[in-house]
Order: sequence, then structure tokens, then C-alpha cells
Amino acid sequence: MIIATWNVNSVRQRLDHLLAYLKEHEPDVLCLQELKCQDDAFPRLEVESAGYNVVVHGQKTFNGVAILSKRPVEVRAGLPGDENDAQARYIEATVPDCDRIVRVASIYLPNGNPVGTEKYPYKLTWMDRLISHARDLLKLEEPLVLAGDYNVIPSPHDCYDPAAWANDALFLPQTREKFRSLLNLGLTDALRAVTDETGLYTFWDYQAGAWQRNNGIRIDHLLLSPQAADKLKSVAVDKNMRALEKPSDHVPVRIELA
DNA sequence: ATGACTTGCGCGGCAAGA
Repeated sequence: MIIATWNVNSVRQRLDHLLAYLKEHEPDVLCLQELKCQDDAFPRLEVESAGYNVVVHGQKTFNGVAILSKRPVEVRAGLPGDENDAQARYIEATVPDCDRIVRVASIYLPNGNPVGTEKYPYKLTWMDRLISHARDLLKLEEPLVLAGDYNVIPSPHDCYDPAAWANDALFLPQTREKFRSLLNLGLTDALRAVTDETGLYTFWDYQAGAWQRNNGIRIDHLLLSPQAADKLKSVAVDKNMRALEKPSDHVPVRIELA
């Protein structure tokens, strides 16, 4: 079973790349973030014609998450813990796979910059809510994949220039501590389960030739419950997607579960 | 270098991203 995650930075701008990606890799499940459109503007017909079921949690202009699946899914939208949170950053679904059910979430964790505004405490509070919800999900003892754009650089090995990120919301000690608290519930960072290699990035800024200089960061992650981690066969970062014309600034990360 | 791109909104430049 192949599960991938990709921050598309506008699904309508990226539709051609998205359809090509589905055709090339045939993921069973693809989690999308930063749709930047409302549900009725999602290119549903095109994606369904490619053989996928679609569940969307969108909003106007910003954010927006979706799960694409070859098999029909049962869905839950929104992260519990704050009914007044209007930002569309979480959607979760259960996906049938042979004789089991796999639970998958598509996550767009708040950026948090600029630090010193209300955006950073919103990020930390959102992370607390995610930790609380993940704790509940882990009690189910089922294969669980929490996939998405976490806007967290877990360690200095996950960025080209750690000094440049020292005071950034993606890399501050408090941000990384909360990410570790999430992992310490019993989740496995899929990529780090298979390699200690440095220089593996999932985002390169559009500005200042970041891609050409390989000035990247690793912020897109798939976190696995023990029942999913036991099935992990391989992890791939689809870096070639950043070299296309009109790319997203993020690339997909893809895992295979036995 | 409070910059550099890219996107949405909507038709003129902001806000937001990371």
C-alpha cells in the first residue's frame, strides 16, 4: 500500500502536476495540503476521472486539506479541541486495505511566523491539540499514518543552514520539543526509520535561488503508529517534482506499507 | 538587505507563506 503526502501550494495551479503524479506513482492514498480553495472549487471531476475518491476540507484563499484514495473512505474533517478554529488544516479518513483498515490524516500544521505575533502561540496550541488527538488515536492500536506539512524542522540535520533558522517558528526549541512530544507518544518518523542521511529536504523557497543552491528544509513528514511502522517497506522523497515548470515549493514524500 | 518568488483576490497592490 502506497501513501504519499504533498503540499501543492494551490491545487488549481498544480492540477497538471498532480494528475501526472497520480499516473506515475499510483498511490493508494495521497494527502494534499494548501489547496487554497473552497470545496466546490476543488478539481474533483479531473481527480475522480483519474480513478480517485476525494474528500476535501477547504476554505477560501488559504489552507485547505484533502485525501485522495483509490478505495472509498470514511471521513472526519477538522482537528478536535477548538470548535472556534475556522482554519482548514486537518482531515482524517479510514481506508480499507485488504483485510484491514488504515487510518490516514492529512495535516497542515500552522507556520507560526512571525514569532512574537499571535501566530506562534496559535501554532503551539494547535500542536497541543494534535498531540491530544494523536494520543486518542493511538489507543485504537491500528495502522495510523499522520501525514502532512508539519512546518517543523526536527533537527539541524534537516536543514541546509541551521543558523539561518535559529529564530524561526519552524525551528525554535519550543517547536521541536512539541514535535518530540508527539513522537514520544509512540509515533515513528517514517523517513528517519530508514535513513540517517542528511541533506534530505522537502521544501525549497521560491526566492533567492534556494532550489539551485539546495538551500532546503525537511518539514513534510509521515508519522506512523507501531502497527503502521511494523509494515514500513520504503520511503521516497520525490525531489524531481521541484525541478518541473511552475512547481510547488514542497515535494511529495511517499511510503510503502507491506 | 523588513529584499529576493508565488498565490489569491480581483484589477491595485496587499497578505501570507517558510
